Amino acid sequence: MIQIDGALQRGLSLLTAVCAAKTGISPSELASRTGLPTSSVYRLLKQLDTAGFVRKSAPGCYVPVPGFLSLTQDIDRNAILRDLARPAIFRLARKTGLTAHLGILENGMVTYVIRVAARANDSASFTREGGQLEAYCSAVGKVLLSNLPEDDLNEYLSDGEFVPLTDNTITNAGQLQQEIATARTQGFALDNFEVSEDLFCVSVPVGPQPADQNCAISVSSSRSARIYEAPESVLDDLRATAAEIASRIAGPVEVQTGNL
Amino acid sequence: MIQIDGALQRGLSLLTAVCAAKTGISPSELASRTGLPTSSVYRLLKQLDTAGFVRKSAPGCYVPVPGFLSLTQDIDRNAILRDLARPAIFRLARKTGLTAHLGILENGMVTYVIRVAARANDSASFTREGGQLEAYCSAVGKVLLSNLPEDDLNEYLSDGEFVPLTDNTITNAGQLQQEIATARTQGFALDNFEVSEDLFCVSVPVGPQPADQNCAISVSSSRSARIYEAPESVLDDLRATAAEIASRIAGPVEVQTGNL
DNA sequence: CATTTTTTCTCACTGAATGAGAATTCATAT
DNA sequence: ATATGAATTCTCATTCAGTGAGAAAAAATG
Repeated sequence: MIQIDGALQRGLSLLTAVCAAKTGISPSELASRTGLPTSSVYRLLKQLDTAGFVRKSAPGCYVPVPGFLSLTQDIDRNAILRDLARPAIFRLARKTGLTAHLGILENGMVTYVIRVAARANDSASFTREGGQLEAYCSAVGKVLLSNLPEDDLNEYLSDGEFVPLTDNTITNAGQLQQEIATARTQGFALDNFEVSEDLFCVSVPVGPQPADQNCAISVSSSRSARIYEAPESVLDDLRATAAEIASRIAGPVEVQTGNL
Repeated sequence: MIQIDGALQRGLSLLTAVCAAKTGISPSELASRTGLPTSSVYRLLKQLDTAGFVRKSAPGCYVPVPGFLSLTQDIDRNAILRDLARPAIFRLARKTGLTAHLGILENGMVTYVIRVAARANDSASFTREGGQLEAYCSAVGKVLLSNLPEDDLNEYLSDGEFVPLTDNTITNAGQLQQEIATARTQGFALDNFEVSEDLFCVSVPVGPQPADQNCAISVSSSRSARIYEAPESVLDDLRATAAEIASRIAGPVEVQTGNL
């Protein structure tokens, strides 16, 4: 029999709601958001208090405890992301026969958290795990940029210096903006030999909406593989993998806890 | 009747343990750390999984979910700290008749998260809420520095430029190091008119050990109040207040969950 | 002081939680 | 493949933790 509800679920639901309410929240508000009876909200809040997760900062105002926030602070998020997503990336690489990546944005650069080559002896390795690449010329980078809030993107576009690495590299901010807009619309981006004369790459975002973590995955290969002739052919595999990863890294959702 | 244990407490205890184990943790390890039966650990882990808090990254290796970590990321920790600690700081100011502060370290500078003046029309205000002061010459700063890991402190001492603000300002790195060591030993620090000719300040750390959050509180006043003649007189009040705040901001602790 | 909101308490009821151990699946090496 | 040990799920009878409506108290608020 499947457990649909219970003390733990309810408590976690409250914890989620308290964290989601950036500014502190009242029990009555919590009750209406979670669908729990007021009486239960108070009881559970008291438990979350003694456990050190939620505390009352003022009458009718509950906040997450600093010590709890610190607990989640010193965790290597990239390592977790890597461990959770690697199996899916591995399968993607094997299925497509290409090199698969998962990347995130770290101060304007793409960091490749995962890199799995289909063949072990992959000569042309422009990326390595933990390595970085400029965002403006990589497929993953364009997707990540396209997921950025408007302000952050504009800042990137205006502050950046776009050095050409190949003849194809987009070095014009306006053109880059267009490219990123396109990526957002169509849901994928290409690196059309913009990093190297011999590197073609297709990338899609993880999570249809800007996810809990802005990350993207890609497959890439050398010119000889001729992926560039039909980039769409890998999109299905990419998107399936992305969806799988998205569900693996998705956190708590604010939901109406069903009544018993 | 007081609730000593239960599904929620146990689940939170597991969540704490998983977060504390930076690198991922096995159910058996969790069982021994929390004192819960293996069977229960799995059951609770499954609930934490569906709730989006903890997930299996590999057999025998459970990690906090990125989406959960993100949830706690965009929270204004200073605002929470302010709201939780203000009442205590307020009482401190009123009891001592001095201006009371709570400060934290933010890239080498002290940020005053809370400032409460005993009298409303406090003319000499060298600090304001949200304002910053150099760490090396303020009492709060010295205490905060004394709570820093050895490496971070050394970095501060070697990288810093210690500009004199008064004749008393310590501008020599070695002397400052000594001053900070003393602060660590005796558990409090002074600003002996080092910021201004008319500002004396006594500070103690919040939390006996380096707490969940490195913060310190202080009382200060102008020269005319003559606190500088007996700084120890306010230590008891300071320490009581610090202890109160420490307990308010203390987060979850890894503990053996008592058997039923 | 009156009024409203927040918070705690009461209590009878019930099904959620429990944990030992069996059974099964899975990982890994042989 | 097959074996081996670990990880994980399942089963099940028992019982106590969880439940929520509403009363009541406490604490803000004006």
